[in-house]
Amino acid sequence: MLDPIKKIFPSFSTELVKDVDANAAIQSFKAGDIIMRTGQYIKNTVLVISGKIKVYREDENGGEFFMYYLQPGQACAISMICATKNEKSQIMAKVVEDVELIMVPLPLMDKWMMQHRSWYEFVIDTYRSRFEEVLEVIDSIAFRAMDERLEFYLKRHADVCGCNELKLSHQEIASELNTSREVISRLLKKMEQRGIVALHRNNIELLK
Amino acid sequence: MLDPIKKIFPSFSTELVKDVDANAAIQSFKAGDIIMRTGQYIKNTVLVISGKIKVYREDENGGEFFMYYLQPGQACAISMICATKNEKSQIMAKVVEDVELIMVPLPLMDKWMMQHRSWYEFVIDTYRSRFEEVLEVIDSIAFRAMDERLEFYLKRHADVCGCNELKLSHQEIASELNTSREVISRLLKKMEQRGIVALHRNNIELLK
DNA sequence: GATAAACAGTGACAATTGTTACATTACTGT
DNA sequence: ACAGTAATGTAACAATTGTCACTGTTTATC
Repeated sequence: MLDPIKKIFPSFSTELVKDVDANAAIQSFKAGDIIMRTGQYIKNTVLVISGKIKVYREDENGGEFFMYYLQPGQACAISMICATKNEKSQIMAKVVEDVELIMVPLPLMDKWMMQHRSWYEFVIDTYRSRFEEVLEVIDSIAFRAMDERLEFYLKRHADVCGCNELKLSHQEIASELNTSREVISRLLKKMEQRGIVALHRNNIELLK
Repeated sequence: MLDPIKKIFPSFSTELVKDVDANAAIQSFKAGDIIMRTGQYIKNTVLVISGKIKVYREDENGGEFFMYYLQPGQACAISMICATKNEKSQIMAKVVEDVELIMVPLPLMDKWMMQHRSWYEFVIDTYRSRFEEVLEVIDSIAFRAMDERLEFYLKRHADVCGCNELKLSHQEIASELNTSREVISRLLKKMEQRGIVALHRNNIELLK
């Protein structure tokens, strides 16, 4: 287990990798699994070895607003933040591609901050990059209309999957932007007319 | 200077207070001053002794979207996050009530994390509470229409000023919610008819 | 192959929000 | 008291977004 950890988290020091290996459990989840629910107590800090996770903010009426992806080499900032205070999760996390996760027990998360400089830097960097990503999400909803938000959404998904073929239904997109399917269909049609996308069933092709 | 620091930041250990006193500069700003601009490099971690600061996210067209207040005893999470990486500010901060600030030079921010447990906990707690506040902001814009967003906005301001008399013009509110003055006037009128507020010039009275 | 279920297209209309234009009211300074 | 300015009120209309109703199309299942 040492080797893959070192490879996926290259900034970790040798001692930290050993500590991770000795103390952390590996857990696997299937696509569709929900690994964290809103209101649930967090017992571990989660590091992603492989696969993809989508992180959502939920409202009382079942709305699921997409915030960001977690990918290999990244960690769930919320699970770190809540760690020290033993707080409830403020978010929901859903597996979109089978994942392997490193579960670091909360007390260790804290202890390592003092012991391993590279863990400290990893945690701080995780905070920073998530905070910045969330600020960009605020931009998109605070300053932009739905057409631009949709483009932003599609681009982010393309970045993560590393391709131009997005396997998403209109309904799925609508839910994650908290609007209705018809609105998304309408806007996508306009984007198609502008030559930005090509529309297929369960498949949106980004043309530029 | 020791005494006020200890009083405003009660969680700080005695040694930390001494270190703060010995190394940090106190700086004052007047209402209206902008103490941090988007894109500016951050050279200090900012702690608030007295006064009030509003933190905004800006867009290219001059929009200023209000995110949260900074009050005495609090610190700017962005200035901590950017500290370690010497990054540019992602936000704009404006003084709304004359402030006194403790400016902690960036290298110390980092050094103290290892030296002072109470500093470490303060920093982590600052991250946590700001992250949570930002998530609530996302809720309000992602899930709610302008009428509810306005109520949320007014409540937050009432909480901070500790009174029911909000000295805000409609134009000011409109800018901070990124909408137009007319929309705010319209919605406030409706709220007045529902008996939630009483409207005066430059003064909105919350009735419940 | 028939049938159901999921997905997508679209027109019509409602509700909300944005914009324009102008009137009215309240404060400011002289 | 008066002019000038900032703040607010409001009507009319445009644009965007939300909702409803219904159609067709593809996919999965039996």
